[in-house]
Amino acid sequence: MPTHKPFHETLDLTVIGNMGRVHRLCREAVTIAVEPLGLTQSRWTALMHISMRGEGLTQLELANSLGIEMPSLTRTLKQLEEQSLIVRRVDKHDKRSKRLYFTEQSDAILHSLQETISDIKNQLYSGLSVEQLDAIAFGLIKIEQNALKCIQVNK
Amino acid sequence: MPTHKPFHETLDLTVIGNMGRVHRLCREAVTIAVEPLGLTQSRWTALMHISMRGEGLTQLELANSLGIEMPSLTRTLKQLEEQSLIVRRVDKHDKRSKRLYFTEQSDAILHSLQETISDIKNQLYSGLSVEQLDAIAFGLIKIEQNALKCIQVNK
DNA sequence: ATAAAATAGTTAGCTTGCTAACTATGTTGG
DNA sequence: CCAACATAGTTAGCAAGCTAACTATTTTAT
Repeated sequence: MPTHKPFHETLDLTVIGNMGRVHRLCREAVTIAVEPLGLTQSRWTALMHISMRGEGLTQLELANSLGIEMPSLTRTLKQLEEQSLIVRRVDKHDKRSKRLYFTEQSDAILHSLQETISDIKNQLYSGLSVEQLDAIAFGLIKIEQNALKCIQVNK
Repeated sequence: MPTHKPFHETLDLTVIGNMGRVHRLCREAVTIAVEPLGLTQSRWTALMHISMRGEGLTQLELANSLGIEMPSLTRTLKQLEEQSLIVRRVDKHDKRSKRLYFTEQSDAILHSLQETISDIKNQLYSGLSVEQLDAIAFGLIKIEQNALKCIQVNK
């Protein structure tokens, strides 16, 4: 059991250390379970978001949905396209945009992926009530807003 | 304002996406503020942990404190040593271990670093009560434990 | 109408996490 | 006593985030 001081008593930004470590561990938990499908963390996350948001969204829309920058996404989509799990098609009306679609191969993988992730999610959240999970979500979003403000001010 | 669905209603592992994004933003907020000191995120974090835990700890102890693996730490310590902000000295009784110490140069930086970080911490946590912060900390630690269990079982 | 600015995507290269495989030192059991 | 195992640290190379600088379109403003 990790030691725990309340945040307000610690000298350093413990929340950052906690988040980083917990994030790495959660990612690892899913990635281990998903490895048989030949997917890394960035790839399964992208697939899930395309599925949630619906096929045909643009790369920029996906990047925003994932909360990452375009160049990070470009690399992942290239890998997914090489695996024939997605295709990128130039938009008819705006030739700068590319829209994302699933392929025949992706259907089986997507189904298996959703089941596995649902299972891992239950394991990761076990012992926490809906209220507790929402408290975390609320807190993280508040900290995110503060961070954005802080970055804008100091940049 | 980022959109927010309660975790239990989302298809994917939203908590992971949230944590990753919030973690990156918090790190960025500190790193921008700390840049004048010539420190990156991994370097200032390591300095703060050495300071908290006390000079003379071993690399392994520091790695555990930071929650990262030894090879990740080795690189950061090499950079800090090149900046003359720490020295690594082989332990007298166990020549495999190296113990970490500050230098003359590090004193001024450490002081400035602590002030800056304390300031940023207040900005990041503003609008959140002690109870809310502790609820996040508790939740993250619970999720961390679940993730560790999950990794052990499936590995 | 077209020159300038904005937008979508890519490429190159940095940071900082990781694992695997290595060296060197310490510990232990036959 | 020493061979086998364990531990601390390093090196090499991968994963996935980032920014800066680029191309190719689209929009805007004179």
